[in-house]
Amino acid sequence: MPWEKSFNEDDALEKAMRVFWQKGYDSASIADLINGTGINRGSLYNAFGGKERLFIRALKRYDQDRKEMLAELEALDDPRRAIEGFFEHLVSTTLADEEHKGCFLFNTAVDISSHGEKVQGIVKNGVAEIEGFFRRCIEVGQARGAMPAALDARDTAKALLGLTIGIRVLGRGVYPEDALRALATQATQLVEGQPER
Amino acid sequence: MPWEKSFNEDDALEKAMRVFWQKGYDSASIADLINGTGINRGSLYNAFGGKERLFIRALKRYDQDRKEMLAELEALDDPRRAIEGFFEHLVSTTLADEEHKGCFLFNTAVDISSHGEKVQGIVKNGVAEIEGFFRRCIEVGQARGAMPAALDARDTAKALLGLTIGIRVLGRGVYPEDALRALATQATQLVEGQPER
DNA sequence: TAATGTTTGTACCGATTGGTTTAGACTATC
DNA sequence: GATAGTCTAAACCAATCGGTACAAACATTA
Repeated sequence: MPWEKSFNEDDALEKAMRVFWQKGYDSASIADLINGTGINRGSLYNAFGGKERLFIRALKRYDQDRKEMLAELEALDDPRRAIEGFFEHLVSTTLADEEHKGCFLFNTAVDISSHGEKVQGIVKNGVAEIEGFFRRCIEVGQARGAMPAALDARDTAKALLGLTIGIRVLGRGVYPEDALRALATQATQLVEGQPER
Repeated sequence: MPWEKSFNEDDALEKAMRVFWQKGYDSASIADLINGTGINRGSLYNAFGGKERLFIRALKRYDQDRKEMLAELEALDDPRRAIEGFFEHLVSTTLADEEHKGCFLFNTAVDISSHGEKVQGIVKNGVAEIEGFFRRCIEVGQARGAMPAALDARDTAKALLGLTIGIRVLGRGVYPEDALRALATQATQLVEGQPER
């Protein structure tokens, strides 16, 4: 048996993810994916089976990273720090990305009607889990007296989700840096007492 | 001189706007635009000169409607009612739209890097004007004592903009009705005193 | 060295893309 | 009725789309 291992499939998947992430499903052509991954046309079809299946795998991979990030933040066992950390990470990655790719999940959410059930399911589940992360943080924070008891955890979680989406969309290129930071600050202040001014 | 007037160009433009609005620039094919407008291929090119120019005209038209809506709300000369009216209108139109088109401006903002300067300019200006609308409402509301003086008008305006984007994106199909209403309520409560519970 | 199976490059497929052109049907003015 | 101008329908264009096929180049095991 020859060549017992293939090329670096995982690496190619991540590069393909970047292409879809930036261009979206329709605008990303096979040529883009070949250039982006560096692997050959035949290898790409042999390894991933086609454009749509590759897209789904790329989206799943992104969603997995998202899931792990939330788990790490929640493992801090400090709700205020978790939410602050979330928005710090959100803004810093948004600003550090010179390609202005935004969030793969939200980008796909905007085009969700042109996708099949599988993709729709991934997006809906991912969004719901982000909201759940916020809600649990708030509930725990309130139980420990670290957040205002007057907050409605479910509704405030939705507001934080909305602000997250806003930051990600505006981060695609319509907004200057300080404005994104201001938005993140507004989000964190929502769950903390207003600082005296 | 015969046939002194052409077909209903304005009507065709609005229908074309709907097609781009729902599908986006890339995913909308010429065939889609022909079906959507009901006019002939040749007429379309004769009247609008090509896909990209038609897109720009459609986006400008949408942006004009947006501008007029904000002007009407601001003419109420009642900042709280203006912001409430904005989010009421936002949620009701989002829910009433069976096609889940979202906001043409924000949809385009997500794909902004694939567009030329003209389109980018329209989007950036539109977003900035929405933010300006919120900021002026808050400033006037504070001056009249109708809104908490502790609010930072500029930052709160950004937060409202972010929530607006969140509602529009989630309204594309990933979110149930009551959640959108809850988001709008959160937005209006941001600029009003928290109701006792 | 021979055999095995992967990768690569390229040619090719039918379908569709955005866009142009042409011929004819139509309406209004002259 | 002749004419001028606008609409419709279709054919047509080169380019690109996603996807397949295939022969040559390759590294590894036997």
